[in-house]
Amino acid sequence: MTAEKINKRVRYFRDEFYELVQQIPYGRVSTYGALARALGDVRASRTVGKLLNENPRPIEVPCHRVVMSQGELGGFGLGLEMKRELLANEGISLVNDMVFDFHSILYTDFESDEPLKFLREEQRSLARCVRAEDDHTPLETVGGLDVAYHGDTGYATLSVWSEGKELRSTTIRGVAHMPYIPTYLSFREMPLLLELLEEVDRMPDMLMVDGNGIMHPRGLGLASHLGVVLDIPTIGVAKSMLCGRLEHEVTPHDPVSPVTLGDTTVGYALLSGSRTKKPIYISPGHRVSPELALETVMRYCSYKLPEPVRQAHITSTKKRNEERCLNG
DNA sequence: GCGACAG
DNA sequence: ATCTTGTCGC
Repeated sequence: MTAEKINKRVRYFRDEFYELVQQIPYGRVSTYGALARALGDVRASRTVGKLLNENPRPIEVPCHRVVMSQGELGGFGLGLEMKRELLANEGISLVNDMVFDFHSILYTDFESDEPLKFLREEQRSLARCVRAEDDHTPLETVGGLDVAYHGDTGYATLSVWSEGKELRSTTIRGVAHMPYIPTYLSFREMPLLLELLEEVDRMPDMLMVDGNGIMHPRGLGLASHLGVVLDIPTIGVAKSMLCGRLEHEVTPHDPVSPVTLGDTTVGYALLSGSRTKKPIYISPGHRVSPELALETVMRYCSYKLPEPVRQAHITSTKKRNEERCLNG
């Protein structure tokens, strides 16, 4: 049910984006960053490039009018020579592949309700419901979650573990409507994960999610979002650091360091696995303390990632590859 | 110029 | 995460 609620908010994100691109007037240019700001967050600039690359209606949606922040040409799916030609046809000249008189033809005055702004507000609001404290429910079973993609078709897997062994796993296939944008991951993956969890008859006592918990600029990474929406204990396990400060470097001799955001400890970096160079980043999702989150992950760490997450990753990737093979 | 940007 | 049309801050 919540899956539909989130999808309703994000289903038309792409269409809204292409409408923004259509606002760029003939004979003018805009930039990836300006479009990202019109979406509501400059962090989306790389996603803007990706969406333009997937532009289903070139010319009609004039993605050739989008260039880089300093007036450099940028990329083009149909070949850069085509982009140069389309710009020349509109009287836009290039010198050394830089837009001539860039600042006087730059268009940034988009009319937009900035959809990412609303999603941020949603995150701030839900973040107030997060409890990063121990819940004292017994942790007999722990589930790991991960999603593998083929384009926007996602294969989401839950792998359930107890006493060091996998008990069962479930995988579903679905479509992600929202593109990936840093700090907005949950709006892409939550609907798939919620559909997956509706399929299972016994919910594990704890879920480990591939992504962050409260170690997030607005305190609501994927693990926290999922934990709050379902009101279940969750832990975030990320492979790189989205935000926060390492208290100290981690080494094989000193493999654990707190990660702080402002003056609070939001989680830990852990160097696990025998030849691992980069740590993983563990934070409470919901109904667990940073310390118990760390302890629980460590208990399941044979390699770099805790087994439930590692196995979910292996299984979802395998399913994706099997189906990709069948389709050609 | 290099590295950071959850997946 | 794939498969490749970025931006910002140091």
